[in-house]
Amino acid sequence: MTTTAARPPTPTLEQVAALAGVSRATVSRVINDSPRVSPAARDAVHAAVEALRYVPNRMARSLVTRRTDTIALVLSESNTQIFADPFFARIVRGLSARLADTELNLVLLAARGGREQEKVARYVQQGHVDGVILISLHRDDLLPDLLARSPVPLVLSGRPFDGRAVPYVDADNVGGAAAATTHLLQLGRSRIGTVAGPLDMVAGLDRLTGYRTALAAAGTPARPELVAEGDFTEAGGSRAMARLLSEVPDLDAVFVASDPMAVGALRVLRAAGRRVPDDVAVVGFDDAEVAASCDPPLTTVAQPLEEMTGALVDLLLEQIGSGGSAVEARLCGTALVRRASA
Amino acid sequence: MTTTAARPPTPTLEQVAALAGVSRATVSRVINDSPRVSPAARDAVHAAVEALRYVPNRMARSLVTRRTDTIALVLSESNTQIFADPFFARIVRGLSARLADTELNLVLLAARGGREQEKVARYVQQGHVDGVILISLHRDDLLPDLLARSPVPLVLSGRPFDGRAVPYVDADNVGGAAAATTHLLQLGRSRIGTVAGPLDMVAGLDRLTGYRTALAAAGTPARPELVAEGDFTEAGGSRAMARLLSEVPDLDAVFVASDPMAVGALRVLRAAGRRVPDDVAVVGFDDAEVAASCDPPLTTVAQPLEEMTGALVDLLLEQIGSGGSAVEARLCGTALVRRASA
DNA sequence: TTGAAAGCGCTAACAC
DNA sequence: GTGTTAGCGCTTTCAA
Repeated sequence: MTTTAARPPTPTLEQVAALAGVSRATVSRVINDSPRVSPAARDAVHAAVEALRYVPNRMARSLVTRRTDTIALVLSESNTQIFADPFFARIVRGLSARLADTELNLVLLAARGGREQEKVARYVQQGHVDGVILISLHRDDLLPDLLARSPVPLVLSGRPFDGRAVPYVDADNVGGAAAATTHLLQLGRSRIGTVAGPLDMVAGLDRLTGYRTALAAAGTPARPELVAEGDFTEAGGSRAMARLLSEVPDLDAVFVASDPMAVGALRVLRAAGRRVPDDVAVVGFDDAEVAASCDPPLTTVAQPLEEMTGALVDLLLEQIGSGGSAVEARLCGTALVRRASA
Repeated sequence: MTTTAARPPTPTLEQVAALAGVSRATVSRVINDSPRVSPAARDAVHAAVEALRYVPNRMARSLVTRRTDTIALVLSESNTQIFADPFFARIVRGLSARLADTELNLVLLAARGGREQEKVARYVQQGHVDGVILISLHRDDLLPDLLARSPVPLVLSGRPFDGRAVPYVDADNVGGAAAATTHLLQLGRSRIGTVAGPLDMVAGLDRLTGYRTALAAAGTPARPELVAEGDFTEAGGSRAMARLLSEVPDLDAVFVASDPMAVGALRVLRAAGRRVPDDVAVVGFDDAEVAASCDPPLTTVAQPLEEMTGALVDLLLEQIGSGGSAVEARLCGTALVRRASA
């Protein structure tokens, strides 16, 4: 069964105009909701559009408007699978929700290796999108430079490593981590370790800084063996927690720099026969949903993700709109969420 | 600091031509690697391109070629987070790898609710992409219909529920599940349960069918209480396994219809004091990486994912190329992978 | 309020 | 080999 049916030709503005008995210009005005159209013409055009199942050709439109009404979320997953991170899923949901009532479309661009990153950069440079949101940046990531070459507006989720002038949105990771650690101090704990995030990411670094800051403020600076680096994943959290336990057997509290890591850490603690939170108090960071699924639920530092994704879009739209704008940064607060033990 | 710098105008073919001292047509030929260009002209053009940092305008090109050189992977995650599924990450990796040496770009389109699905359908219909790959389909999914309205080629990962004439690629889920179950039978197990996949997905249904087929062939039809439905996630696997254990305490083997679910199931089994595989033998399905990370490593039914993603792309390209082609389906085999216990 | 006409940047015949 | 020309389908002045 070889169906070599030529694809049916898509109707054009021209044909709609002909059917409606008006000019192309008028059809265009109707399509674009121009107020300067008579009701009669409007109805005729709408009817013709329905009849022909007309859909505007985006390429033709973009060629003249120089807009694509599309923004890209670029996933620079030079590391492992960012997909698995619930934080990522929430970002996507948040962005989609924010864009739901707009004309803007969202596309995700995955860039793992160097070649893919260049391909993505080319895609952006060729004008497929009006703006780019870049997340999950690592220190040696090439994407910011690759993307900066093109005139397409760019915003980062997370402060850039170098102090480069790029708009970004970040959570108060230092403050959040300090709050978490202070909470543990107030519980009366004294041997407080941390399962840190990856130290080639600002979020990882900042949370470690917050942890250290709080300890230092309490007059009990962190000992090196109290810090175990993880990679924000559940498995990484398990590994780091195991290392921490073996090096500091009398650990009585731990600040875990992400919630997936906290889940892994908790598993290890329990397998080791430690009671949580009686023997070892745990505070997670990031994703309230993950932490809430623990039993007993974890005390957590939550990020205002809605606020962050909203700010990301706002920042980007600002730039797209004005065709250049003041470089801006938004720091979003964090909140310590204590949950009653089940 | 308000930088209202107007964005620098992008250079056009025209300007390249002027600088290189040739016509637009010649520049176009060089850009598109036409053989009919003299070396001299080619060099001059390349030099001008470099000098001007010229990048072709995709919209203009697409308008005339009627190609965008972009295909979309549409994620119909009406359910929970498909992102978390390692299977999904592998699909993306596989597709990206397959497209690495081509001019084709890959974009991911996330469509959760009905509104987002319509937005995605509109995006496709407007001509942003040359073809669509649709994965993770549920029975009541509207996307196949929404996308079928547009003339854009579509291929499915997984057989469609209705027998509709859409090209698709599927693994031999029935055969794989049967092989898994037969393996357990050959181990001498007799009370073999299954943590099934979601029954509103063909993969879930087919794997359950394979399980039943194998049991029936052995003359020991499956009892209803031996089947617990999961949702392909780790947490779902845990829940289903717990249910299975409580209803069938003397269970001596279980076929788990996905590897993430197997990880969850394993956890429950061990927590319940069952030794694996001595007391309860487990076979997973899907993602060898996940299963290999277990200890001892799981016996697994593996899908030839490279083959599947390759076939998806091939099928799509075929359709794009000819502008209509025979509807085709590719069934990819599965393989039972036995791993030596650690 | 509407239409005519120009043109966005590019490719693709078609001549030369 | 190379240039000329004619559009691709749309938006947008500019007149009417």
